[in-house]
Amino acid sequence: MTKKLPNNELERIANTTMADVVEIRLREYLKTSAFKPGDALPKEIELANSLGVSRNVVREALSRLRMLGMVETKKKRGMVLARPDILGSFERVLDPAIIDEHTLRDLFELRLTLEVGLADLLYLRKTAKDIAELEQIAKSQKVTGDKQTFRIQHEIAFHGKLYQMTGNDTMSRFQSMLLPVFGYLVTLEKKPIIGKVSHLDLVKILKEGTKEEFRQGMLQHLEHHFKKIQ
Amino acid sequence: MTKKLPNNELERIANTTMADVVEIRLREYLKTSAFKPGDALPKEIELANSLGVSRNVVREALSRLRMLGMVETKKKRGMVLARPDILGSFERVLDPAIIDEHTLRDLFELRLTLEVGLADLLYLRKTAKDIAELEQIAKSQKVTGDKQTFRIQHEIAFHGKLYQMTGNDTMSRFQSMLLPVFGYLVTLEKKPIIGKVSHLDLVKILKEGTKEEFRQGMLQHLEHHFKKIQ
DNA sequence: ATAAGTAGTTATGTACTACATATCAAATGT
DNA sequence: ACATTTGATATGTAGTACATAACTACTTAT
Repeated sequence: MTKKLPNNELERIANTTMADVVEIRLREYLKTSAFKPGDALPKEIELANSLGVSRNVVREALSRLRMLGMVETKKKRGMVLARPDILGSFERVLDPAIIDEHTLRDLFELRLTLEVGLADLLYLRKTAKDIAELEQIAKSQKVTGDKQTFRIQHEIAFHGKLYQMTGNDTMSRFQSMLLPVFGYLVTLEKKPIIGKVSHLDLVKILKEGTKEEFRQGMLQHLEHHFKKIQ
Repeated sequence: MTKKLPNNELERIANTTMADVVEIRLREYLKTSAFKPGDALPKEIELANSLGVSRNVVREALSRLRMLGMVETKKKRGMVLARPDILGSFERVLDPAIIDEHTLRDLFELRLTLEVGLADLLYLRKTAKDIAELEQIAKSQKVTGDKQTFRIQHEIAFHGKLYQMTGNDTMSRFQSMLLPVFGYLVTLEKKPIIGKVSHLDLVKILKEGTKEEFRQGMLQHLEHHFKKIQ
């Protein structure tokens, strides 16, 4: 007895579960209903009845939204709409070990792009205090010297400080989240490659030079990285 | 009858539920166990017993990991480790309506930074075909003319094409995900602001000029945006 | 009457059971 | 040797029950 082949479409997408559907429906509901953060939402039972699924399914969907920070729940208070941390969800999946080669390269290029574009924000917001701190970091390189792990730590500290100096918290966090990815890439290199422009050179430009000079300096500092991605 | 006060520790600020704990434990487990994508994982019941919680709680945690794309599940096959789509999770929470002002500004600056830094990748990968297409987009502006929505559509098309020309899929997707955010910001402006350097000017530089000229051109093209963020 | 304490109410958090469904694997028949 | 059937199994969904925290309203003592 041949079945009717319910969905003949190459047995496609059908892997969507009820929880997936409810998640989407809820997200739409939140967006279209013009709720503001802090507003109370219907209770689980009501959602379940309204959607025609068990409370269990609703909870699985809500569990996802909770993780993303889109809603918060308290014992009797019910649920309220919340502001998600847009980078928090990003952070969870950023594990170099499971990201494919292609995406790793993309992320690497993304950071290079940011670094080159940083000059404008830096010159807009740099302060004498920040530059002094940056210089301290740059100088500390000479002391610690040659060991691989120290070198990486130093790279992280210097470039991280640069991002922090832009006053852009989101960008700064974003960069620090990308660090494990680059740490992973750097360890693949055999020996340290010193660019023509050192960290101290960059600090000097920041103190005395122009935006354009800094950008050119950064380009040369990252030169060997750019060569690799060609 | 007074109970024994199970945990006296100032009753933990944290509202952490079992599902939260299990989610974290599972993520650690996946990272430390050196699984590769495609490897099979223990079944729900085993995890539940092993962790001392109900299957329900395990499913809520797994539901989150499933959404992030870290694991995939099939009916009898069980669970397998999967490659998460690193931008997918980002996309879900990117709703301009619920992102706070401060973060919106940060994202705006992030895009400006990328745009300025784009020159190097562009000159590394641009092709005659891409430039021709870009020129078509730039020219189409003159035709459609003045209406607000058309202008925004055109902006999106032009800058989107630029990102696509970098050959960096991740960056391109990232930019397109940020579009709703900027669409939101742009609609707040009363009237269109035309920079000194038009899209057609940028195309011309791409065809005949150098990296540095393009970067300067882009800076001037975005000039009024940079003025706003000071 | 005000303050403090107490009991009830309610929505989420957790556990458990039961069954549906899809899929793999072995057994069976031709 | 191949196709079909049958069973076993892990996830997906439903439903019930109770624990827990937090809000409400009531009672009681000063």
